Amino acid sequence: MESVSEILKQNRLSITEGRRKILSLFLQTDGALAHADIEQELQAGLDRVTVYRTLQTFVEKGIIHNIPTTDNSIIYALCKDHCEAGHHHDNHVHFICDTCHKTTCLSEVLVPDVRLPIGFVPKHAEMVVNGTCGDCRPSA
Amino acid sequence: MESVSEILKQNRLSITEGRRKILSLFLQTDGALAHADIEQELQAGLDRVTVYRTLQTFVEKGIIHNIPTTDNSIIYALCKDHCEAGHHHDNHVHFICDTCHKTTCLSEVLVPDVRLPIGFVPKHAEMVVNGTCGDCRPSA
DNA sequence: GTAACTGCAAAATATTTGCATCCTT
DNA sequence: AAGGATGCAAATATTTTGCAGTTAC
Repeated sequence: MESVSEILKQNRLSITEGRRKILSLFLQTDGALAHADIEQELQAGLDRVTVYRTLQTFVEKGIIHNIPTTDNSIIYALCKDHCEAGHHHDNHVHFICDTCHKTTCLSEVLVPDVRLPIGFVPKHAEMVVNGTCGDCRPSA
Repeated sequence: MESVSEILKQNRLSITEGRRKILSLFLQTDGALAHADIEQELQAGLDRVTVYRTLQTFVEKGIIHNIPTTDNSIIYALCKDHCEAGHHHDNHVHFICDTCHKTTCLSEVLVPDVRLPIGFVPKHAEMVVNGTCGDCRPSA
């Protein structure tokens, strides 16, 4: 696993406290984070605006990507694979637990190809499954 | 195709001007609509709040459903199939054109099943594909 | 007539922008 | 030292809530 500083360096971003804190949080978290989660965790004090800008920067660099949701929320997850700026290779399925509301990147489960009607040219596909995760279903 | 009034009646909703206008718009539109689209189209004048409340009601009744997006927008589409309140049977893929930004319900393309890791119990899956639609690619 | 729907006003949230200051390289 | 990043203030935008007046049945 790469260190926070290395990841920032690789993306030609200056190493600042805010970026280190936020990126560490993503590395520690095995799932997705919403803006609100990040603010809450880092209550130590990072300006709300800085969080917005940092997340935006990370998305642009391809360090994190956002996961589609049905409500109006935006959630972000670390790109496990090597994403280049603007070219995410994170074609895996995401799972959102209806009980604990945690989002998990199912890195091993790739988004299947689908056959589209004539005329539609696909470029990228996202798939989100919700249901119950292992932690919320001890009887499994 | 069912009439606006019939759909409302079937869902035990009183038939009001606002609901008729908004539902008509969905029936006319072969794609998805965002709150902003609706307000714009109905500039005739429906209060912004009424639009919010009407969309919420329609979603609860299963008349429309919302489509997951990667940005923070919420877009709604008519449930073509017979959705009962809370039980949507709309397991089809949605396509968002990167050029014209229109969203199309690919009613014929069902969301494929995926095999999840042990412990995860799926309940519902959504799939969104983006790329270029037929209208934006005359050469196709 | 009654219950439900709507519009208006306003509150609560969420997001963006400008600018001066501070930090990284 | 120079460019970029941050914090603060404030402007925008979005969504929710309360309530009184109106409409559908």
